[in-house]
Amino acid sequence: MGVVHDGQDGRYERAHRPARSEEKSPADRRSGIRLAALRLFAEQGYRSTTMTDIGAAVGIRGPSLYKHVASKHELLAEIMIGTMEQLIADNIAAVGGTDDVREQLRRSVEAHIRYHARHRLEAFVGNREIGNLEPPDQERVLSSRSDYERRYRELIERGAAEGAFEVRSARIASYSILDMGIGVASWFHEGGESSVDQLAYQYGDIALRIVNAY
Amino acid sequence: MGVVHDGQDGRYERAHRPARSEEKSPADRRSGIRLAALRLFAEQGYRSTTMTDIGAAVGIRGPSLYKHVASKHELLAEIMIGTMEQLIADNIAAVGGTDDVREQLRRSVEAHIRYHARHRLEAFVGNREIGNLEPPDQERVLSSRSDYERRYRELIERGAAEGAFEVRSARIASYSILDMGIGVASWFHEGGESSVDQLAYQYGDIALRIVNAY
DNA sequence: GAGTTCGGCTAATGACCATTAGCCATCAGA
DNA sequence: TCTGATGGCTAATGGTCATTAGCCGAACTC
Repeated sequence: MGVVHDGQDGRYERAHRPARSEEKSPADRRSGIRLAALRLFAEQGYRSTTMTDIGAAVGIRGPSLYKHVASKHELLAEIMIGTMEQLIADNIAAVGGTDDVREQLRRSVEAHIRYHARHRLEAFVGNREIGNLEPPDQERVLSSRSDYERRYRELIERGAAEGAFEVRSARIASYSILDMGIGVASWFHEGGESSVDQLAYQYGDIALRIVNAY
Repeated sequence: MGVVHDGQDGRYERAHRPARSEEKSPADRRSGIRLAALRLFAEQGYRSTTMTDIGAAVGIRGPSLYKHVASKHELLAEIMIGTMEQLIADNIAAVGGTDDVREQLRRSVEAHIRYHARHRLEAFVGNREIGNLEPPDQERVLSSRSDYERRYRELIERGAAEGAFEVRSARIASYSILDMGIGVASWFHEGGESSVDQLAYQYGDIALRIVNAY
C-alpha cells in the first residue's frame, strides 16, 4: 500500500488547465481525496462516510473516485498502516538517539505525544476503526500495534533491570503511558492552552514519574 | 444465518415452554437483548451490527426485537447514558467519602479504573460510538462527559491550591489520568496479570504521582 | 372456554450504498 | 488533425438494513 506512486516519474508536467481556481495534478487529486477521507472518517466514522461524501468534499461525484482509488477500504487501510509505520519509525529514531534509558523513554514519549497531537485525525481514526479493517490489513495493523507496545514494555523492563526505573508492573506502566498519549488525539487542538512542544515535554515528565525515574 | 426454526409451514410447534433451561420473563428478555447488543456493539461496532445479529444472539429474528425495544438506537443510547451516569455516581461517592484531597483523588481514580475494568464493554462502546448517537442523546452524553472531566480538573485544582498537589497544568493532569483509565477498557481482561483491585490500586498510585502528591 | 395479550414469524417497504458499466469531453503528443 | 489516455458523469447492479405490517399459536384471565 505504499504511498503514492505518483505518476511514476513526473514525466508529464501536466499544468493543463492553468490557473483555474485550483490546480489538480494527479498527485494532488489523490492526496486531496485521502485528506478528505481522513477528515470524514474522523468526523463521522468509516461506516457512516459514503463515497458520495468523499467525492463531494473534493468536488466530484462518488463514482468518479474510482478513477483514483481502488476502493473505500483502501483509503482506510492506507491511513491506518501509514499511522502505525510512522509511530514505529519515530520510536526507533527516539530510542536510537541516546543510550540512557531515562532519555530513551522521555524521547519515546515525546515522539508519541507529538504524533498524536500533530496527526490527531490519523491517530483518532487509527484507534477507532481497527474493527473495520479487512483481514489482511487488520492483521498487519494489529501486529504493528503489538510491536509498538512491546517496544515500550521492553524499554521499561530494561530500565527497571538497570535500576533506573522502579515499577510494580511494566505492563501497566507501558499501557498507562501509551493510553494517556492516545487520549491526546481526542481532545488536543492547536491554539489551546498548550503548544505541541509543551505538551510533549509535560507528558515526558509524567511518564518518567510513572516509572519512578525521579 | 439459521437458527433452528421451523418456519415455512406456518404451524411451528415451537414449544416455548416457560419452564425450560432458559427463563424468559419479560425483564429477562429485555436485559438479554441489551447484553447481546452490548457485546455485539463492542465487538463489531454499532453500525456494523444488525438487528438480525442481535436477534440471533438471543435466539429470535430481527423484527421480533421490536416487541421489546423501540429501535436499535435506543439500545445504544441506554448503554451510553447508563455508563456516564454510573461513572458520575461512582465519582460522587468516591469524593464524598473523605475530606482529604489526596484520598479523594485516589478513590476517584480507583472508581474510574474499577468501572473501566469491570464494565469494559460499556466503557469501550461509550467511548467509540459517541458519533453514532442522535442529537438529543448525544448532547446529553457529551454534557455528562464534560461534567465528569470537570470534576477531576477541579479536584486537582483544589489539591494544588491546598498545596497537596503540584501540577503544571490541571487540565493535562486530569486528561492524562482519565485517558489512561479509558485505555484500560481496551486491553483489560479478567484472569490476566492483575486483578481489578490490584489494577485500581496501582492506577491510584500512578495518579498521585502524576499530580506530585508524594 | 372464549377472548385478550404476548411474543414469535414471514414478507414487505423504503432507503441507502459500494462498485461497475458505459458514455463523452478534453488534451497532450505525434 | 488524429489518437489514446485521462478523468469526469449518469445509470445500473446487487446488496444490505432498519423498521413496519400483518399473521398466528400459546398462555393467561375471568
